[in-house]
Order: sequence, then C-alpha cells, then structure tokens
Amino acid sequence: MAVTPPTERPANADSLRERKKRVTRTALIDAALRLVAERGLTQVTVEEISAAANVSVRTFFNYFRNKEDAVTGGGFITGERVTTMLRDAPPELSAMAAVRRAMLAEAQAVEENPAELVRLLSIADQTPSLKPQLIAAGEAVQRDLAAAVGERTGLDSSTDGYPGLVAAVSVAAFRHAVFRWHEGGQAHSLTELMDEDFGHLAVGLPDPA
Amino acid sequence: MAVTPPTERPANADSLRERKKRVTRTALIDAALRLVAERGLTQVTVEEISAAANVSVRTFFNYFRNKEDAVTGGGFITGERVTTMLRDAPPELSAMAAVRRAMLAEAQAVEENPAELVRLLSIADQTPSLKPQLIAAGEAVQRDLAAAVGERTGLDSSTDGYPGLVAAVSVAAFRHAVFRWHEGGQAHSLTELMDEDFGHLAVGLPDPA
DNA sequence: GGACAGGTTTGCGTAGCGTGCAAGATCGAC
DNA sequence: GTCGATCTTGCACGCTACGCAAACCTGTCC
Repeated sequence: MAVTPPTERPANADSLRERKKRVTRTALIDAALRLVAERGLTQVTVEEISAAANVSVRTFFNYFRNKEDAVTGGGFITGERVTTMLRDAPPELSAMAAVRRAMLAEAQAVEENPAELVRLLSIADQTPSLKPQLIAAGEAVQRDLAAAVGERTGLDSSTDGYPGLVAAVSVAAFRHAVFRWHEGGQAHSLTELMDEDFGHLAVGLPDPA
Repeated sequence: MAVTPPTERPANADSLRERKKRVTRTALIDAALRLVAERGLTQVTVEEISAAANVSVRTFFNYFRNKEDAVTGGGFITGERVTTMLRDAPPELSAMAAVRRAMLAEAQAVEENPAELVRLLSIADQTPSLKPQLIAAGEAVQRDLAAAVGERTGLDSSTDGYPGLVAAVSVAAFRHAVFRWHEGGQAHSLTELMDEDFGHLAVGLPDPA
C-alpha cells in the first residue's frame, strides 16, 4: 500500500511524542493554575511555572504565548461538543431551540465536575487582567457556533447576519449564566440559570412581570 | 465661604492641569493610532509613541498600562450616552425597547463620524491580539447598562439575573452589528443592521423564513 | 508676589516578558 | 542502525512595565 507520502505523517495522533506533548502541556497548565491560585498572577513568574513543570522557560513559550494563555489554556468550553450536539439535534427543532439544548448539556457537563471551572473563575475575579483572555477564548466557540447554525438553517454565515447573531447572543447568555452561577457561590444550579436565560431569550426578553 | 477643605480639591475639572492631561492623553492615543495604522502593532514601540507625543516613556506608562490600552483607549462606546438615553426614555417603553432605541441612537452617532471607529476596527482585524482588549472595553459599558436596566425595571441587578442578561445580550448584538457593518465595508447602514439584529431579538430569534 | 501642598513628569534601575537562532536530544519510519 | 523530522534547550537581545526619588508645575492661601 504505502499510500502515505514519506513526508506527510506528522504523528500518529497517539504516538509517544504526542503523548509527551500532552503531558507537558497539562503539566504547565496545572502548575500555572496551582501557583497562580496560591499567589496571584503577578506574583508568579514564567520561570517558576516552567520549573514546576520540569521544562525550560523556552519550552514554556513553545506552548503558550504568555502566562495568561497557560492559565486559561484549559479553556472551559471547547465548542466542539456544542457544535456536534447542534448537528445531531433533531431537524424539526429551530436553531435557537437546538442551541438551547446544546448549552444546557454543556451546563450539565460543567456541573458534573465543577471544581476546575470554579478554580479558573476564582482566579479570574481576583485578576481582572485575565478577563479579556477568557473572553477571547469564547470567541473561537462563537465562530464555530455561527458556522454550525449556518449549516442548520441553510444560511451562509459569512453573508447572512442571522447565524452570527444567534452565536453572539447565545455565547453572551451562556457567559452570563456561568458568571451568575459563580457569583452566587454555585448556590443555584447552573442548568437552571442557563435555562432561565434562554427562556427569556426565546420570548424576546420582555419586562419581567 | 471657603467651604472647601484645603486638601479636598483635586482639580477644577477644567483647570490648566486637567487640560494638559487631556492633551497628553489624546496626543498619545493619536500617535499610537497613527503609527500602528501605518506599521502594525508589533512594529511600533512604546518609545516611538512617546516620542511622537513629546513625553517620556515613563509618562506613557502613567497613562496606559500597555500599548494595547493606548490604541483602544479612545474606546468606541462610552456607555455614558447609552445609559442617559435609557433614563430619559419614556417609561411606557419596555426595557428592551428602550435599549433598542439607545443602541440605534448610538449607531447613528457612529455613522455621523465613522472615520475614527473604522480606523480602529481596521487596525483590530490586522491585529488579532487587540480583539480581546476591544471586547474587554465593552465590559464596562455592559456593567453600566445592567445597572440602568435594573433601575428602569426596578430589579436589583446584583441579585436578579434579568438586567445583566439584557445588558450582555444587547452588547453582543451591538458588537455583532458593528463587526458586520465593518466587514461589509460599511456598504449597509449600521443603523439598519442594528435595527435588524434587535428586531430578531425582540421576537425571540426564530428561524428566518 | 512668595510660599506651601499636592500633583505630574522624568530618568534611572531592574525584574520579567517574548522571540530568533542554532546545537543537541528524542522520536518515528524504514 | 540510520536518517529525517520534531522537540527541547541555552543564549542573546530588545522591549515591557513598574518602583523610586528628584525636579518641575499648578492651585491656593496669605
């Protein structure tokens, strides 16, 4: 056979090399999260993070552009799950109904293992300079989501505004629910808060009675 | 008279001192925008910006935390106008209707003098690292907006979710309209795009026919 | 106009950030 | 085992960002 050209085989996707990279990456993220949670972002240097992960500083910068990237590098929504859920949703659902479902599923996933997200959010509200970075992470999700909504509705997301609007608004609502959940000390269920927000959205955000 | 204590008079708000500060600040912003538009963010140093504004580098950092701040420092929505419009809107309007009005007014204001915003947006899409910063700038507006909506609806924006949701979603829609307007080369009227988006929102974002 | 208090600018020093480069180590395929 | 590709590392360098203290400017009171 040998269909694969000699030079076009980056890695087996689960080769030793790839595994090592994943280990290094998560080691750096873990070290960053731990140290920053202890002392605050500005009181931790890249050198310390690198040392804690047993790599050189130069290697740190091969993985992340900066300290902030390492802390938020785990990210909390991948967008992947959301978009596949959108594709698999029954076709009779409207786009917004499908998005609502996907977001609720995401919320449930978070609630099954909230510790990591809570740690990240706690760091974030002690470190205002992280917020832009966190928001930027959501941007990628929003782009994917817009494309998926476009696919679902048969609209070209680059010319028609609807898919992009749905994506922007949905991510905003998601974020709002997550922040509210966190601010309230996770007293209320994230799933409920999320459903409440998307319920408001679905009826056009009229004044509450 | 002499009601004012000796130490409690920071500045006349329009004293020579305050005017000089404003001049320096805008000189720095102008220099930053001009140089970055010419060469790109990474190809301009703080030293050059400072020199162009006739101040020392140290002074630059007295005004801005970093280069990005200087470029986006002008910001494009102040939030002030929006919130006062909200307060002055006829009380029979629903919160969303009032927000819609305010946002449309803001759009019209932009269209009367689009050059500055267009320049900023052009820089931004040649410099992806600026986007987080730009979006973060909208955060302040969102907070003000939430408070204003809370006032209007009689809800406490720190406990009730509705005002925050309206603010988050509205800012998202605003941003979406602005980006779309800019991506389309300002071919469509921003006001129209804005109204379209808020129209979708008002009816719960159903699938387009 | 002189003097004082508080605010602003500046230069200096310094720790840390972020990247290009080239040498060496490691891995994958044959 | 060998060879190419990839990853790690040290080194060097310029830029960023801030603390500090001296010099300077502004507003106010007498």
